[in-house]
Amino acid sequence: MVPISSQSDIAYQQIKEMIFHLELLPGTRVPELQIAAKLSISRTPIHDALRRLAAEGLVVIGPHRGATVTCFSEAEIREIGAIRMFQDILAAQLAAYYGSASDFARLDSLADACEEAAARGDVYGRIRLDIEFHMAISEISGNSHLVRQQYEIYQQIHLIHISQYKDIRHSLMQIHHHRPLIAAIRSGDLSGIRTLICQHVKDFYHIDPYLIRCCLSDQGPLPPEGAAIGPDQGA
Amino acid sequence: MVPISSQSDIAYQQIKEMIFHLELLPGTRVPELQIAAKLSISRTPIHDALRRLAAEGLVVIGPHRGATVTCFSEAEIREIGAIRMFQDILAAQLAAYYGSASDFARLDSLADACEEAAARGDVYGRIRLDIEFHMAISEISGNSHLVRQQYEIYQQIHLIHISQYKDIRHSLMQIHHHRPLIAAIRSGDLSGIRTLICQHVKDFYHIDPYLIRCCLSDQGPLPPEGAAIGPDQGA
DNA sequence: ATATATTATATTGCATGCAATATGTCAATA
DNA sequence: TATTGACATATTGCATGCAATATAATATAT
Repeated sequence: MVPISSQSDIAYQQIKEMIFHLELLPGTRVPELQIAAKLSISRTPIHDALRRLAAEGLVVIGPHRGATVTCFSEAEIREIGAIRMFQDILAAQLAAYYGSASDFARLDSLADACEEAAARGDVYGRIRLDIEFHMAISEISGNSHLVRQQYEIYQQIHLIHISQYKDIRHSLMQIHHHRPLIAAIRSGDLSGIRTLICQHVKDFYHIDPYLIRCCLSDQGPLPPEGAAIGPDQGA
Repeated sequence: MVPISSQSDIAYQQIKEMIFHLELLPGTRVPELQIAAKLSISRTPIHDALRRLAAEGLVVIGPHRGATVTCFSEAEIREIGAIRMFQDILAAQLAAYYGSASDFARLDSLADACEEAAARGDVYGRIRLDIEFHMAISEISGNSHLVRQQYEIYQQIHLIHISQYKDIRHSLMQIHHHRPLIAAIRSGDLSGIRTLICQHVKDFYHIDPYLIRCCLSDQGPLPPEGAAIGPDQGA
């Protein structure tokens, strides 16, 4: 009675594993025939799996050029960070509303596991558990479409993190924000949630200070006068 | 030098047109062979096109069951509405920051076109132009990943709107909010942007009042005391 | 008459072959 | 030497055939 996986599903999982295990580095081509040989199946299910990975942003496909593992630019990382910040805030605020005591307990245990991985120097584990922690918040929100969107963007974030895990940037992952965030969610502290999430992501993704103000500032229009605001005259 | 479209791309466009023209109603099956015959091509590119449409949420695919046009439930519509609201706010606030005078002029002309369509009773045109208006804001934001996400969700919204266009719900589309929203974006009025977008979407999607407070309220924690807040004790 | 088991049909999942296109190599020329 | 051209190779796009599965219709038994 186990739901049997199709060849295409298996290929999808396998290729994703290769990407996340850095066996396929960003920028590497992923020829259908080569993967097909490695998995001992035909090209067709590989073809489907690659299109699916492309829809999720993990590979890029060009006409007659095939798939290459996505290589995110600095600009793209900033873009993804901005989206992630807003999504996380939505998810956490919904979780504060709909979450039960056992839901929050699960967050606690995930934060435990994440800190343990960090303590034992397990970089990959820390990355994976940090994502699991945030996905758990998303699931508590009860919004299934939000879960899907967050799953997608967190896969991209996963790829970004592991491919720079020996970079300085990697040290910017702030897992010590997890505990206060859980507390804010538990107590329904909306502005606390916003503040903590902004703090959590702003350094790694180089979030524009303007966007932080958008999330946190609650004082009317800015600037007080004048027409369009350019990115240049920002303080 | 025209970028030649593949059979798969053509099939993708054609099937999407059939869905948006209500030739394929929500809930109807979309057999590969049938579409293949209608377009005089083989099943393979149809297969690819349907998987792509599934990734965008316009059809649902089950194992060995094939594709059916997505039929959104009331709960899903609320979920999508909540996501849309937050995405729109992000897009508009970025547009306020990065937009030029000519960008805003384009918004004006799209608002014109939308009102004209409404005046002449062109329901389909009004739906399409309302979406074009919001996508234009997204494009002005300069965040290409946000544009992709909004494109996806607005396609789902398009399907939701046209399939209920003779419903009472349809009359809840508030295009008279366009002008003030442009003004708020022009002047960089952040809280005005939030207020107007909430007003714009809250009725149609039955957005929970709690989420409106999340977007607008700028007064600290709520409730002032106590642990988890349930959806029931909301006023 | 209802529920269950069986069979038949329709549809997809996968494999393979061929044609079309992109990419890299090498030679010829300015 | 750098650049352009032709050519060879690798890879995908599409078509088609077969096997596997779900869905619907039918028959059977209680």
